[in-house]
Amino acid sequence: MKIDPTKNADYSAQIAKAIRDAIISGQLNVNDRLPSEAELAEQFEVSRPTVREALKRLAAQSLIRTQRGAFGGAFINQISYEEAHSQQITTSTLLLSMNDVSFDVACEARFALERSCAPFAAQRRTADQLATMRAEIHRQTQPGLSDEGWCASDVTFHRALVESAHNVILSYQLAGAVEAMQPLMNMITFTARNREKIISLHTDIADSLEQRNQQQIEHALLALSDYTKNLADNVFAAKQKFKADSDSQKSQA
Amino acid sequence: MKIDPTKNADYSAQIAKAIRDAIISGQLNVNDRLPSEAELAEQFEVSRPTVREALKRLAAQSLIRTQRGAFGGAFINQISYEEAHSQQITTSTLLLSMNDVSFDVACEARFALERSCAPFAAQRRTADQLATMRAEIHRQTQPGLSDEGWCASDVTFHRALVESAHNVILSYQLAGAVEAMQPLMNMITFTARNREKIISLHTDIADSLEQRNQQQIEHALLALSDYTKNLADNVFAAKQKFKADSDSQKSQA
DNA sequence: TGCGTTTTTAATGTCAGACTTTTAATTGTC
DNA sequence: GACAATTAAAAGTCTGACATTAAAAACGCA
Repeated sequence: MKIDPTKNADYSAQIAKAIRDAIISGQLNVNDRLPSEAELAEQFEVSRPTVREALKRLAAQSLIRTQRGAFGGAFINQISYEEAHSQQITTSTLLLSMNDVSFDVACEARFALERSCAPFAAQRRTADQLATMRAEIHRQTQPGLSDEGWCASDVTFHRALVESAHNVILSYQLAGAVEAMQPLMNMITFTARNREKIISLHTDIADSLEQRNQQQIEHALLALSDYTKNLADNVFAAKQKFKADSDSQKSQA
Repeated sequence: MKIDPTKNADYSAQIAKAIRDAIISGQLNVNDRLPSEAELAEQFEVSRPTVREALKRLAAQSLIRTQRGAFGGAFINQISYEEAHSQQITTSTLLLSMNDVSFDVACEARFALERSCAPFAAQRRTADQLATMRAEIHRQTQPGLSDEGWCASDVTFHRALVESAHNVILSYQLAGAVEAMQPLMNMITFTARNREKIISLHTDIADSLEQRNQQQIEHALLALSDYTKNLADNVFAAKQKFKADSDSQKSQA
């Protein structure tokens, strides 16, 4: 924890790594207070700004929280599901948007992950969660529902499905995956006819869940995945065609 | 992007947020160069150290990379699967270790997620991936294998299974989940008799994969999950008993 | 004695300015 | 034209100072 050889990396990165390792390995426990910035600077034999840069790196990962004033300082932060969740979403969202993942692959993954909840959801779903899903289905049938409203309702519906598995780890992992893919999903505008089909699949899911029929849930999710993929293919084909048309028009002019 | 009102938060956090939002919203693209630290300081009307702290926050999330020297600076980083993956693992690992998640819940989630790969793995597995799994099974049968060696081999085996689904998103999500749970799994020492049973289940998985039998893969994974949970219960019960015994001994003395 | 107010103090947050190191582009030389 | 020296721009670091916060200690009054 004190070592800091003059190797080829920024001091601040090295210090951050040293502290991070100490946290992960359990040498530092939740709510432990780190030495003050001045003391750390002395320990690592660097200046205070350098220590501060290291601490900011850790703060960015929610590994520490800082408090001002006397007896303040940097404390090991107990990371909450919410924080972990939001971090996962930013990371995953950027990963998807920067590496042009094909929609098919993302869609397949999204529904595959969701399907993994099916057995537990069938077993453990509560009346409350079922009611939430029914309510969202009803909202989705409203003709005046905007695209944004539709997407939000869709997310709520699927979240209720995931939550009904009653497994915090699954909820955390899946909510992250689903939300990260939402920007991709939003690229597909759902027309009235599309909505009708999706609502019928949602109803299938809710019915199967009510009857605690695991296989039927999985089947409906698979159908939803296939249908969404298909829709996307059509949307992209249409875009391609539009682009080709306008290109040829341009070359004619 | 220029606004920075004197609200109740650190400047460096505000600046980091502003830049992060600009990246996520697509105003800044991959490999774009940010203004130099001095220019940013001027733009945001803060000092250079403050800007630097903001940049370090972004660097900690792999959102930017910096380069020294003339024509250097901070560049928007194209986040790779590897980086995203390792970030996810630190987050998930800390989440699990700091929130005393029960082993049962973690184990259930781990195998449920893995099971979601089954249909695609059965369809798309290559001879190569099957060979990797067979090789690891063979390694696991060696009597001299250490506990660490066993765990490493187990991870390799399951990773090959996940990879055989040929879906980068699934691989990314699952590798993260599996690795994050490894510390928990390591708390269970596998005796020779336990190994035998696990090896037989691994063989089941490999056989089913060879025959492209999806349901059998899922069945074997479920069995593996149940068996692991059972083992853990016994281990924890034994620990509890040991603790109770030594406590009563103490009170007698 | 007990409670509310003020002062002290130890920390983070911020700033200004200087110096060091790195690295690429430019210029100069053979 | 190829190689070497120079230059300049940028991050990385340091020093020392001041501002702001918030908890603890000291104080004062009933």
